[in-house]
Amino acid sequence: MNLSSLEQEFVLHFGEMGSRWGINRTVGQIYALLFLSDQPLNAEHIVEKLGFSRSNVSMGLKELQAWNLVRLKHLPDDRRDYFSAPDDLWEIVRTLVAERKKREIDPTLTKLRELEMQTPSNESDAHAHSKISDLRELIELLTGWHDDMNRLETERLVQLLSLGSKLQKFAAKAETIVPFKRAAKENPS
Amino acid sequence: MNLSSLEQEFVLHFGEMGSRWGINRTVGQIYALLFLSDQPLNAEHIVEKLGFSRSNVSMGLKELQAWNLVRLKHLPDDRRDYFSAPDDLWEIVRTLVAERKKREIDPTLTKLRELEMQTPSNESDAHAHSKISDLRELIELLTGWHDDMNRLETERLVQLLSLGSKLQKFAAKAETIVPFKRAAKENPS
DNA sequence: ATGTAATTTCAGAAATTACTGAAATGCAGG
DNA sequence: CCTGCATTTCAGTAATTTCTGAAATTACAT
Repeated sequence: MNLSSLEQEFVLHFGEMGSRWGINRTVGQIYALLFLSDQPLNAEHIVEKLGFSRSNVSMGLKELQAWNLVRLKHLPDDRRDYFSAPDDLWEIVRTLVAERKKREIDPTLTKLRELEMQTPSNESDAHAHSKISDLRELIELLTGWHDDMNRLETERLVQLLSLGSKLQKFAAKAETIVPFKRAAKENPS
Repeated sequence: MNLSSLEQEFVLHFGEMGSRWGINRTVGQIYALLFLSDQPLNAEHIVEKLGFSRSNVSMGLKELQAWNLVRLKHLPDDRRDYFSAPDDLWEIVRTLVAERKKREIDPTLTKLRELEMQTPSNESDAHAHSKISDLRELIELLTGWHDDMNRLETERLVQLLSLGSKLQKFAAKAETIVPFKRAAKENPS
């Protein structure tokens, strides 16, 4: 069975975008296909629909599994592997964010902490050291916030996001309820 | 003048990470160098410190300018171009997020809206159409939130992030003050 | 205008990444 | 232990991206 022009366009777009998202064209197209599909698909289905080699599809699926973006399923009396994308879009977003954090942020955080251990030797080194320290602090604030958000269930999270700019007003109110503690360096009280 | 081992390690790390961040090694290293540097640097400085060809540095700086990640400066009686990273870390983060959104999200949002215009022909096409519609909705929610956050000044934003999980409680309180309006499809009242 | 320094462009080389087909491995029934 | 299907691995090739040196362009001073 072949793809409709709607499906076709969607799949091709995700292939192109794939490279910007740190995955390759093949993987992008495979995921787009799984995302659209009502039923789980096996490797052979994907080969037919996208025209990639069997081995390429195998590698693509392996990568999607490494990203936790697909679920492996089995049908009765059929030992082939079937794959599907989660139905819950929020789960996909959470996974994407978590995995990108793991690949793009965490290694840097580790490295920054490691560099911060070193005592600066000369003058300009001290400057570098303090920049590194500031950067580490900021990243910790952001990732800490990410962890907090991850703990919220979808419903609540959507509420928060929908509130949008109104949060600004609550931030003001918040300070009256839970006193805001500044970073130590700015106000070491 | 040469790099200290601290600076060296930092720069090399950002070079390696560069590829995961959708920029290349050269660009990553150049940015790391500018980030650490107290003074603005010109292209020749960068060539000396990093050992890339002059033309490669030129291209790297061009790309950083395209990302809005560097500021071009001039010194009196010196017609060479000097570059520096913003001092405000938050500005850097904002820029990164905004640029990534522009490159990674906006084109997809456009494409999804375009695909949504097409009226689904057959049965399975209708399913694809509705998935695409859901995805577009979610992305709009997220980007709308991003726009809201962008309007907050740094101080306030840090407050919000620092509150972290406490936001959950405010979300509950929020609903009593500003009634939460659900997405139309879920509650078409 | 001419000369000089700074920057950019660009075609090809080098390096990296993606893809394929063939061979190897795994695995469930006989 | 074999047999047949499904998946994975891998070495070689193709495609893409990055990087360089040389040439072109730009900007400014004389």
